[in-house]
Amino acid sequence: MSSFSEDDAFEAAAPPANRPSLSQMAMGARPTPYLEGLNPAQREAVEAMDGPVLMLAGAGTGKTKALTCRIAHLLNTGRARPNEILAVTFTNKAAREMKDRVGAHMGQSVDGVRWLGTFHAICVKQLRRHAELVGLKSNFTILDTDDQIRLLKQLIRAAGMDDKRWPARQLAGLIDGWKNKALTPAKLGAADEAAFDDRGKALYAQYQHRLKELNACDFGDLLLHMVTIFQNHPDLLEQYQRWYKYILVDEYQDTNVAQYMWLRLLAQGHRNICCVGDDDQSIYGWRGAEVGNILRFEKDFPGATVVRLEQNYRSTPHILAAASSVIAANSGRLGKDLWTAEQDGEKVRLIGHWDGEEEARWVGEEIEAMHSGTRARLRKFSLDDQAILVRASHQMRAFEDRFLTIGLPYRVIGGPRFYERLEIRDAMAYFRVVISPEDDLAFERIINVPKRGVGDKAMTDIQVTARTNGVSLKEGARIAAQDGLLKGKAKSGVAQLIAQLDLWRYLYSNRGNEDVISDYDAEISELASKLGVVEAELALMTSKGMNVKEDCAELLLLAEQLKSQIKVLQSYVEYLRSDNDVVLAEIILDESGYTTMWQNDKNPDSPGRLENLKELVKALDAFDNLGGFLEHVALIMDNSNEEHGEKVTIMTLHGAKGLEFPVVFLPGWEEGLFPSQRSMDESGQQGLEEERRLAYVGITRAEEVCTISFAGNRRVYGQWQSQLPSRFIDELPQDHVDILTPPGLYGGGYGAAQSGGFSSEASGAGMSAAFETRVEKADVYNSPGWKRLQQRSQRSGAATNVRSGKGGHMTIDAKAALVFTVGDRVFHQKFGYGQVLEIEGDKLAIDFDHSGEKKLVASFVTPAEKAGDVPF
DNA sequence: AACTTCTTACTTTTT
DNA sequence: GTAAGAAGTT
Repeated sequence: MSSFSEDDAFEAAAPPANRPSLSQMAMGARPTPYLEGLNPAQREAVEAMDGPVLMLAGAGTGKTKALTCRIAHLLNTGRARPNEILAVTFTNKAAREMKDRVGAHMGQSVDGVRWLGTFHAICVKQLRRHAELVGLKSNFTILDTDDQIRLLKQLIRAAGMDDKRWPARQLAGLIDGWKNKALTPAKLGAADEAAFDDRGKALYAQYQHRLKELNACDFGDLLLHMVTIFQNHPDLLEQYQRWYKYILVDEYQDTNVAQYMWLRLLAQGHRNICCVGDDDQSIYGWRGAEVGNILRFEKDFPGATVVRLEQNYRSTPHILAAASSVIAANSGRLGKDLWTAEQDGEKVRLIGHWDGEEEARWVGEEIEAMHSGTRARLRKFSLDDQAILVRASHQMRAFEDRFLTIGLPYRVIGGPRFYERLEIRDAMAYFRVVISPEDDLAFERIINVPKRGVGDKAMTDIQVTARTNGVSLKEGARIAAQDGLLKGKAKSGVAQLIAQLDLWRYLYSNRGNEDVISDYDAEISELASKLGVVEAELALMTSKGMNVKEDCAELLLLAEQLKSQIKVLQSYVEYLRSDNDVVLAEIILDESGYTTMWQNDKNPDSPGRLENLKELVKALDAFDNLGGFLEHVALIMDNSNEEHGEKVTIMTLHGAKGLEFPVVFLPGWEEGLFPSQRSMDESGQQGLEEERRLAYVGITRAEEVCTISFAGNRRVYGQWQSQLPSRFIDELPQDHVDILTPPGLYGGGYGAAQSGGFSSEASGAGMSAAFETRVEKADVYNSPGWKRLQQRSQRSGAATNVRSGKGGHMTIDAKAALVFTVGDRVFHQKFGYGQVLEIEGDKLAIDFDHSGEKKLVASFVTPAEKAGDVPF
């Protein structure tokens, strides 16, 4: 792939000739205006240039500023030339921002800092230069998760395993985890070998082998391969150690073992490594990040300068206090005390709702109120200033639904990524086969899309043919079609596809080739003259008074065919004369019938898919060729389609790291959802602490107003479930929290106001009787917070609700649940009256008088005698 | 081979 | 409640 040559030569990294270079500037002592705006801690972090530096930067303490100033300072003082700095980030966005800001400090753009990027992007660059050392060619392809899983599925089936019992996804997860730990199959421990029905190791090895055959690697390999290379080739490593004079790492708390090893190898020599991170914001443990990396930095690099950035420039004191109070419950922290010079500000606001829908409704209204500036004490906020940060993406739906109905503009960030969409992946698979015909995974994906009559049988035949002949799938298909192994539709369909692929490839490799162009031109003029003859004939017929439409149908048809042939050839010429691959992409999508397939599809989302395809082609315009584009897409999976217009942002907490908003809503603070049950099940205490850090990240995103909410009932998997408020709510400091009262029919609900906390007022309101009844009936026995609640109930008697607890923390108590007994008469708002047949967990089997037998969650029915209280 | 209906597992989080 | 996959039908 040609995309790699441009940055090949380290040694020859001459400064750009057309403007004064940074390194030239760096030679002389330059003014350092960027140092002026730094506080003492930041300044220390910038000026401690040599040796290991650990910058512990709490949320909102100007970490990026310090980091970018440091780069600028290194350049400005002549310590390093732009290409001698290795600066690693986790996201493309962070890399972009860093580049921009360094440029701003320096007063010019810094193209020379070519080793500034994500771990993955930098490793690709390195690996392309040394691919042969791990048995790859430098034009290897990078598989995405989808390809990875299909490949693993094949291997699992080939091993004679049931791919239902042993899902490829799970194996992919295991392999990913191993790669994150820099474990090659040979290095797997005994426990890991036994994984996946004792075949984990074997399958992993087979997978790696297959990747090499395909000249491909997955995401994890990018780092793993580089670590392997550096470990096995000390000379090469030394070279890189000399090249990278200064290393900077952003979000160090998120590094996994492989990344850590890679960094350590590179930093070993001069130890000029500066790691920036915040152990309290480590939220990627699930994908292999090791908080331990940051915790033991001082051990790894003895004599390291440790700088703490603790002055927060983002949030009000109340918000900071809330965040600090929550995170304080974690153990094993490096410890930081955030403070701010600000004085005033709104307290963190807390509110409980009846269910998820009401929560969405309330948040919608609140956002509108903020927007129009009608909230007491609060200023007016643009919609762009407001964000809803959820724990899991499925929470977004309730908000989207609500905002659609009230017409509140919103933008969802981090939804299904553009390049992960079906139609985009299909189109890309076509491109991939054209560029590299041996890309079996891509060929397999498109061989029957659109339908070409290739089913299971034909596919197996093709695979067997390919294997016995030792050729790629595409060639296997060619042979199978020629030898008559394929029949009927499959045969013609495959033959046509192969011919088209060959043609597209021919075009692709001959763009700008004048000979080919003149060949096509000649063909066009030949066809044109034929068309001329036919048209003359038709004209003659017409002049003779014949009914052309009826009598000369054949001639007319011929004319039409000629015209379309000419059009096709003209498009080829247009492509061959152009300077990128946009037209080719159009030709491929058009001739393959892929576009037509969606045009004929009557699904309501097909127009959207066609739109996406158009955008894909448009995006190609910015690239020299398809190859470069595919490389870009493999690494840049973010969808930063900047929509314009004022909109509320909806995103996950993970997605929000590094961002800030004046107004933040944090909904769904309920046990099981946040902290996520899965997190706790899989990682126990550690999982819980990571969830807590997520809570900390969430709160610290807020500049002025932070609103936390929870719902008593929520639909999970389409089933209603009663929810308990999150334990994190208990950890909020009461003095810094305002409890708001939910509006609507149910009166106080969880949230009766002010000093009394939730209790008396709400219960006394009468309106909330039904609400309470429902909440009480929730099956708390099975819920994670039950034990906790039970202890509290014993302590505090039978009073329900939230009230101020000792030690200044919020406490939420619940009365022991009213339990139904078999035989109870009950009432349900939709099904009417019935009788309890069976009790199972939180579900009741009920025989309804008019609707028959149903199974429902207990919180949905009330004892029959109380039914009159239900305000529906 | 393609289309239909039915079952099932699924909800974290992403380079 | 959905989306993907299996099983069953044309």
